[in-house]
Amino acid sequence: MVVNAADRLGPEDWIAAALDVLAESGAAAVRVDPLAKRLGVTRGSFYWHFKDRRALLDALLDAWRDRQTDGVIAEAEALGAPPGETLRELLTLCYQDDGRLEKAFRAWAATDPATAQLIAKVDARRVGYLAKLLRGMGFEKTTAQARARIAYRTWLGGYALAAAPAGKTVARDVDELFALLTA
Amino acid sequence: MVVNAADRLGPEDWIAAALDVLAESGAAAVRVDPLAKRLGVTRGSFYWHFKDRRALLDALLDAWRDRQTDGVIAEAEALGAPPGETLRELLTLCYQDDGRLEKAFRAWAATDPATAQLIAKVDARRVGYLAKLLRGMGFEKTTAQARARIAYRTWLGGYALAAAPAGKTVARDVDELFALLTA
DNA sequence: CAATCTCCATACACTACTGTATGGAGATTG
DNA sequence: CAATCTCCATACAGTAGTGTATGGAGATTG
Repeated sequence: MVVNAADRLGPEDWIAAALDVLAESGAAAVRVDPLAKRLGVTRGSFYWHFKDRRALLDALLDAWRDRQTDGVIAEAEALGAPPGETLRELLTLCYQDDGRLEKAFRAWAATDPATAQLIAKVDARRVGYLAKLLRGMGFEKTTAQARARIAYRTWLGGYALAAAPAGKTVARDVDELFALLTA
Repeated sequence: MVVNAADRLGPEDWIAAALDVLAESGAAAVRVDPLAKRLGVTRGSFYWHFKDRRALLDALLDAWRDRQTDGVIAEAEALGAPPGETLRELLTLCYQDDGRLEKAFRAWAATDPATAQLIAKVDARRVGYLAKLLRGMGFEKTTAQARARIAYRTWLGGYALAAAPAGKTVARDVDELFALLTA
């Protein structure tokens, strides 16, 4: 039982390469044959590690969920700051990510039910945390929830935009958004 | 020179069918052969009306732009109401659309540069109109622009959500959003 | 050092398309 | 009513993939 002998591959290698392709060219471009060429092997390797193409796609969903479900929230919580500051930090933190993977997963979800289902859960979790922060700042439950949804959708909408806005514009909008949310 | 003899097809028929498929299953599913079967003809018909598959996709972009660029804006302007009311009406109007096509086009834009370019123009136009309304309500130029971007992205973010929210929730959020924007 | 186990290459059969070339039926025009 | 024009069917060649079956090289274990 040894780790990969450098010239041999494990499932992680396929997943990593597939995530790259997913971010660059979308889920439809995550194909076994091109991936094999990219990794310098043949499909024989792939079908040793995975049952079929769908199994790889499912593995991608798992990998993304593990990173996204608790990652950012934990990072924000680690600050130990009061809700207001935490929210402010969370916003700037989130708006820094280029969101290529986030975007790719959502485009994928538009046609794949399994992906849509997973993303729905991730969304609910994130919005829930935002609402929690707002409630901690003293807002009513319903108001906090409504503003949490607005904040989250504003962030998401940035990725839905075909042309990514300039950094300065983003910074300005984060200021304005924070001001609106906490008014 | 006569219109279609009912049993014969024109480019519009192919475009209409393709838009249906696009909304249902995404751009990747807009394929010549399945479309032909759906229309009850063979590919021979398609290649008479279109040079190739890409020509059909471009035609879809044109069709969508024509409907979306001026459609909603004209509808809102037709009210002849003051900016505040127009904005309110525009928001409820936009949030009523199920946005399946909007969603499909954005998912497509994630991997197709031509689509991304067109959508960027549509975005700019829409945000510009929102900013114009806000300025008409008396906001400073930069504030109006920032809030316009926020409003637009909030709307877009709703489509980025994998799970469409319930009607009641949407109505509540529109109220809250309008209140925030005009505060 | 023989047996086994891991990982991969190779070859094959199959599916699902795209695009082209050609001919032909039916309506349209002169 | 002959010539032409529109629109479509058919047949063909080609591309890009999926998944399977099999064997084999190299490391690992007993």
